Amino acid sequence: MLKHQKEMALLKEHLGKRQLKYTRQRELILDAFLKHEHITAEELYHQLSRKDPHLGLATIYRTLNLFCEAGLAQARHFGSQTQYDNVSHKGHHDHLICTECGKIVEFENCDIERLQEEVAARNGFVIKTHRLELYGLCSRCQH
Amino acid sequence: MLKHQKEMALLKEHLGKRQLKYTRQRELILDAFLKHEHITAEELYHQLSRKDPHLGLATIYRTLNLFCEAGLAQARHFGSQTQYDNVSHKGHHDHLICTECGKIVEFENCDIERLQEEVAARNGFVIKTHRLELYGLCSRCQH
DNA sequence: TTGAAATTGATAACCTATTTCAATTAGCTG
DNA sequence: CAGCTAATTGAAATAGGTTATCAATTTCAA
Repeated sequence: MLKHQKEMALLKEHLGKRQLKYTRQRELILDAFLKHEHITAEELYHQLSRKDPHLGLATIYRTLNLFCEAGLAQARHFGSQTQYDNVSHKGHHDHLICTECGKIVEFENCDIERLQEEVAARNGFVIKTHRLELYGLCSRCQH
Repeated sequence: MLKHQKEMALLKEHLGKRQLKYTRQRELILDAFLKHEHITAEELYHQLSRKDPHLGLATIYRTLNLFCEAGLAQARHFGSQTQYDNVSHKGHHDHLICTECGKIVEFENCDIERLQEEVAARNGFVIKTHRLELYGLCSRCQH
């Protein structure tokens, strides 16, 4: 049973173009990475070190950066750590964040996304992903 | 000529409530901070060390975090550094970021902001600030 | 199978941000 | 306005996440 066929093909294509190699580690990390909507390097490391105790943290970082270049992942700096988002995960959502109590509400809005495309087009950009965070006070914290 | 009256009052109010003190350094840093739409601690440090060579970087960080707690600033992790946004600055702009060459285009879009308000209202939130980043390829990097 | 080039793992280095701590300062109290 | 206590500061040490280094290993085209 072969999983993540499409992403694996994308990765191989990216590697081929740049004379990079398809290694056991890259396959292992890709497989584990794609199981999550987003994950940190450290989390992936702990998870994978069970399967392969010799896998180094540096390799995880290098590989995640590779995924970003290949368009499979998207780095997002959040707090002191970096979250690597799984781009192939379709259910993209944005966040409403209460600065008082930390409550987070996820939402999705097609109209906003359409306007984003317009802005991008006007500036000659093609959007791959985006990040929208609204900071404010939730109903309970407004006083 | 007194500048930044409103923000200074806000800060003093915040300090008063928590038995914190209004110091020369805090005034200095507030003044310099408010001149920018957003700035990093390091930049602020270099700028201020001309006026006061003894001002420490740690104090800049401490004070910027204080501003965040007081609602005057908003921290935004960007790349490897933290940008501190000046909340009182109305002309808020969003970013189009090229993931290939790093080019950044700033933009503003009232329609998007209006839709954001709608989403927030629907969820009982009152927005203070937001952050919108569109990642993709600029015209030159599309091939 | 062979060999050049890429990759890996381990660790050191890096960079930003925070913590520590003795000396200084703010700002009440009398 | 002097005295006192708690907060603040500067300098340097420390922390924590990420990247660079390098010898050994692995990939993959010829």
